[in-house]
Amino acid sequence: MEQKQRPIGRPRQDEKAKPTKEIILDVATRLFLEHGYKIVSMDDVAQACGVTKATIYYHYSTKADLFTDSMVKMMIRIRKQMNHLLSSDRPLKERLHTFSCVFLQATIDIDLKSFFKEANTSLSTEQIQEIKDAEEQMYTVIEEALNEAILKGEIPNVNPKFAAHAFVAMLTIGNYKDAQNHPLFPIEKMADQIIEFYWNGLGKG
Amino acid sequence: MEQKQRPIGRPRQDEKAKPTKEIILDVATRLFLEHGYKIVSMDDVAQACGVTKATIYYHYSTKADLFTDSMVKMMIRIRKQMNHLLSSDRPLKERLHTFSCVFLQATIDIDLKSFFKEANTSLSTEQIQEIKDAEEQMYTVIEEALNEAILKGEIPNVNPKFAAHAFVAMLTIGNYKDAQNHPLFPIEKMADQIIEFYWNGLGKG
Amino acid sequence: MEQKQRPIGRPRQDEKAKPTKEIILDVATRLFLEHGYKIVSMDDVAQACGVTKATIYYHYSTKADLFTDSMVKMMIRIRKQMNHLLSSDRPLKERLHTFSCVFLQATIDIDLKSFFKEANTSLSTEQIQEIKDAEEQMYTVIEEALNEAILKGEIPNVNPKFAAHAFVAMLTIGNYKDAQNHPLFPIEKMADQIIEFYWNGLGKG
Amino acid sequence: MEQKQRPIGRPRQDEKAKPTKEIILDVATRLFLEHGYKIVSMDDVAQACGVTKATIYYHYSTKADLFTDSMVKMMIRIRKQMNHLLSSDRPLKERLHTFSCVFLQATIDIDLKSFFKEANTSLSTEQIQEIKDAEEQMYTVIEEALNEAILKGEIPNVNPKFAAHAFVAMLTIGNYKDAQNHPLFPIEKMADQIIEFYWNGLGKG
DNA sequence: CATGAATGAGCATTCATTCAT
DNA sequence: GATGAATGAATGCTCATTCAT
Repeated sequence: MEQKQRPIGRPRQDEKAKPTKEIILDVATRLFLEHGYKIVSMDDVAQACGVTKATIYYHYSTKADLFTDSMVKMMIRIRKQMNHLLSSDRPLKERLHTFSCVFLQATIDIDLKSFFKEANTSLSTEQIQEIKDAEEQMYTVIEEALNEAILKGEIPNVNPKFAAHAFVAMLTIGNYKDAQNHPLFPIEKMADQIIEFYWNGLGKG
Repeated sequence: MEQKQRPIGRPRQDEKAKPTKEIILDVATRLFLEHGYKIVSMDDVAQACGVTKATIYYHYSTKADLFTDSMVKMMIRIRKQMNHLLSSDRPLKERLHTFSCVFLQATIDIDLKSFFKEANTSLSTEQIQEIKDAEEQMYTVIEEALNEAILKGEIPNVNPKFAAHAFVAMLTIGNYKDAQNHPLFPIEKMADQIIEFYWNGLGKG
Repeated sequence: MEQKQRPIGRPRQDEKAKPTKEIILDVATRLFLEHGYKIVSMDDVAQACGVTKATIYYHYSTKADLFTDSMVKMMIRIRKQMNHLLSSDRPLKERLHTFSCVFLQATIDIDLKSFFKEANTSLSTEQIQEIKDAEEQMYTVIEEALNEAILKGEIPNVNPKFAAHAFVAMLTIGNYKDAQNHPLFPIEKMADQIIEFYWNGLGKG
Repeated sequence: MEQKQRPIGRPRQDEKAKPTKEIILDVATRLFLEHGYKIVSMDDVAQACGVTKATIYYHYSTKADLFTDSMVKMMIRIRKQMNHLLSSDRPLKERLHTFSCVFLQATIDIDLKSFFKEANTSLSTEQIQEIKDAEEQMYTVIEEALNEAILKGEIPNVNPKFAAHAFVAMLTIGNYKDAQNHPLFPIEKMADQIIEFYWNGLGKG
């Protein structure tokens, strides 16, 4: 799959640089996740990208569009990673543990609930639908892993949809900081606790 | 010859009505919970209360103040209700079940995590602390019920702090709506599922 | 002029205290002089007085009224003090010197020019007139002292109105602070310099 | 193959017209001088410029910034004009006279004292400093003219800083309007009187 | 592709003023 | 005399969006 010669058409001036649109999406995703939809202004995104607001509007026609694309692409990325982490021959419990460790380390909030609060007033129904679909597909990946485990007899015959959500819900405990801003446990211990509790919850205690 | 410190000024015109300050707090709490801090404007609150913005500022000197008071007072209310619902002689599992039903019915989001994202940029550290403290105290109520149950031998010797958070995390599953905007289960079924899973999770499966 | 027995009518409850209206006027005068008309709010005045805004409105029907009364009463007070300081048998130069020292010490700004800038947009023509009249009368006192000195042959036959304004203008140099916030001279030296220059200016160098 | 750093964006539509930023500065300077800092609102400036408030904020990020820039630029302009008017071979007295006539005609208030009253509460210390520095430099120009005259033996050995301030103070008399809103003298006569008095004051009577 | 300039609508907050008690 | 509550109008400032270049 060679392609060392100059590709056809106008080449990128700066070979090393990511295309602007990607930069914008990455920066926006980070900012939205960190602060929320409303609080992040197009100016903030522009400044963080080192471009002008107008440039952002060249690539994304509204803030809602940029947000929707950010969220959807992120969900897709997470889904892919989930797929990767959950598909192996190891026992489910091990796979879930690995998955927990990875996600507790990433400060990313998989939980979109909080975003929908803001989004409902600002996004179009199509945009909300688009994000919800992406979210749903992400949950489906977990569901499938659970389904498979049920078939294999690894876990009892639970409702896989509920169990998928329960898993994600349990993961969010990892983000909690107490009044002194300390987490309940260090990450590794947290993953152990979560998986232990979850595994029990599935009825395999 | 008694001498009242200060004349009393304009008292309630309508003896029966709720004082304005209370109305404002109630309305604000509802709006903030429903939409989030940033999206709710003081104009929104004012209009929903049927008073002018200036009236709100007469009672609460900033939006951040109003928000903080809303959240803290709400947490206190929830804590009281928790105390009430969790303190009885019935077995813990039953009490948790009752509690779940009540909270799944109330659309209230006990989960403050989402608020802190916005709040961090808009509230003073004192205000954030105040809210976090109120949240912590709320969790403490659950912790105490769990502790008691451990002493009585009702449940195994789990970490009560973690278990308290796990319980609240599980409850949030109830708020989930899928891409077709349907909940996973009807409320009663949901409570059953949650309690069953949680009880298993505690190690009593 | 005895009056130790209780006077007739409702007596002051608190014998020692100044009547509220006077307190308000004094406090308002100080605040207006220090910060200017616009910047000082009725709330500021109220708080500094320890009463409510409504109380101020009980005594003064508008902010413009309060300001006008403040300025006029102040001009009257200054005029009286001027009269006192300028009327004696000592030579004019000495009297002016004493006067300078007194006014350079008081941080009060005799110069109303700055106030009229703001006032013009906020005060009624009658109110502006009232203040201007009070100011004029203050200048008249100096004029009379100069007139008398001319008649006595103490100073040459200058235009007394111009000379009065020149004197006040010279006094304002005393308020100047340089970029390091230092005055040009210490107060005593400043008075010497001003009087020396002024006396020369009158044509008696 | 030249590569311009950045594309140029929207350039001037109307080649002949003054750039918006200059218009804003000019209009703002006039309004601030006429009415004072507090009383002039950004809306006022915007309306007087025929643009929206947002446009002003595009060019100046705060009102305090606009004010500071207005004052500093004005002081610089005045200083330049002073330099021009005071630098010639004619005798100092003549130059001062010309200068007086010019400044009495311009209704501009060289005297910043009144502004600092308001400014102290509204501007940052850096901004106050910036304005004070510009003012100081303006006085320095007069000082230098006086210094030179002292060296040439045109005037006695006075303190040039004090004399510079005395000169500006005398000029402010020209702005005075009595209770009937009349100036003390017509402008030409006023200049004569001021210079005569000032020249005497310097000790050359 | 990207920009600088401009804008309308909105937002948190302030303030002089009113009024029933 | 004095007050607590309420308000309309403004004020400084932000922000998503547009547009000509």
